[in-house]
Amino acid sequence: MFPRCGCTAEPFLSFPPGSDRSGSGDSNLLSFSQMELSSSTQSRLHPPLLSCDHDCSLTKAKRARVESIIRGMVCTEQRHAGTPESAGESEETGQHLHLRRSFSHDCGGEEKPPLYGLSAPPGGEGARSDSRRKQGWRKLKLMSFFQSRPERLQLMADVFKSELSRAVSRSVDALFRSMPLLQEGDAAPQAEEKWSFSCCGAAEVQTEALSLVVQRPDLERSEAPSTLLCHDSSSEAEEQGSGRSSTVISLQDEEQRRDARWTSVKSKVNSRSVRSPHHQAVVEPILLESLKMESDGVVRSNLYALNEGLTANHLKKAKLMFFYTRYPSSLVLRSCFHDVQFTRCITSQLIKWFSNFREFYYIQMEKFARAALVDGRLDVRDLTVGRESELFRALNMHYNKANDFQVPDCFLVVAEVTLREFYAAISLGKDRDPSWKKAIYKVICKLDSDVPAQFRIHQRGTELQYMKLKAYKNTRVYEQQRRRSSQENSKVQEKETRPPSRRRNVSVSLRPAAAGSGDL
DNA sequence: AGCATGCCTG
DNA sequence: CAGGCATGCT
Repeated sequence: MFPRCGCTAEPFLSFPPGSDRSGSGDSNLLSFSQMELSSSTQSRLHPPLLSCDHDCSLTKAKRARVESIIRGMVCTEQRHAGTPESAGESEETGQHLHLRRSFSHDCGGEEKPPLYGLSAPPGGEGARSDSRRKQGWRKLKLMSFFQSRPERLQLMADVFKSELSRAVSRSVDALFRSMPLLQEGDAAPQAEEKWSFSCCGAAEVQTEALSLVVQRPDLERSEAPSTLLCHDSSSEAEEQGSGRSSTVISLQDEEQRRDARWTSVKSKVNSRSVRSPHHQAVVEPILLESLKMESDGVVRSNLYALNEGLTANHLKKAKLMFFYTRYPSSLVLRSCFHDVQFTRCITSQLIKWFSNFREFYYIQMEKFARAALVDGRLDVRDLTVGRESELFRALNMHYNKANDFQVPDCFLVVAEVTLREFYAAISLGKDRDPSWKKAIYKVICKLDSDVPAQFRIHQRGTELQYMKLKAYKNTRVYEQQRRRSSQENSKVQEKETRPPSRRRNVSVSLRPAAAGSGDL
């Protein structure tokens, strides 16, 4: 299930035949950088960027990242070497050092076939052949194999990333389970499988990264609802349709349970970390290291959005949605913000946003209606809302500050109707009734239009940037600047490749404000 | 009582 | 924009 950005992601998504990309982690395998490269405006505007040069540098970068992850393993272990609590750790440390060395060696070495099902590595001989270590060893061997073939490095990096992502999930799961308080009530089934990185030992370090790492404990287990949500988003104009009730009910059901569990877990964790420093939640430092290094990676783009809730980009998107719908149903909200885990809190925040948007909208309407009345305009037909009008400019400034989104005509129509409704009501003296606005609200809520499919497709920042750019390209301003730009650049070729000055500004101003995650 | 909504305020 | 409060509905 890949993001439907409508653009070619082939160079990054091609996998050797037989390589398994199925499974729950599919979307996780797409890193933010990949998204950016495959879907950003740049990739469209400058196809050569996807050529070998770029590919090579990307490969190098990924290689460096994988190396640094490994380095993180060693560093972490060195940091903990000699600590009294790590009885079995020295053995592990030796093993990882060995793995590290063999990895480095293989990087420049000859090609070897993948050694699946290897026995214990030399450094771990005589040790309890514990499955975790075997897995780790296999992964490293696998890595060394792929390392020698640049085109396979992509797969390796992706595998690594998905593993990392899953490891974080499991680690957090384990974290919650390991807390005595949590075991009583919501005893989740113990995960049988543990990832090799867990063997690095837990350091007694509490870092600020915990908030990033803490994932909803049942995120992994409740895959069905997420899938449903994704599915919802992919098809068009269906939320108004019938026959979805069962899906919705099951979703809500699941969310209620999730909310309850999550709320209790969260409050327990929060209170615990404050009250009892000895029981502070502990996250494997290796994971923290990895997390920090994966600045453009899946971990952050997924976990951040899922845990930190709504971002500034979500807010921007919501504001643009307001041009189409003033009273979005929760279904519409879900379909437009499916990169967010919908909890009661998130839902009410979104609802609150739209409530605030409406508030501003109606205040402006009332203001301008009263102003028109003062001006002595007696006929409602004199009241129009065009793109040049002051009212429109005020609204546009609020919901579309960067002015990079072409406001749909339907919004102008609705605005005009609203203004006239206010004007009529005020001129008839209905505003003496404390609830005089309710009648107007009733009229306006019927004028909602469908949110375009663009808002519902999977998009992470850059894709919406592209969408906005597309919208922007339809505007007169863009055309004017394009023409001007063409005149300035007499060379014909440059017309196509060099973006007008404004275009650069657009992409800069639209850069996701919050840690590269979330919709715009 | 519990929830949704709107208004007011910082 | 978010929190708090009042109101209305079920």
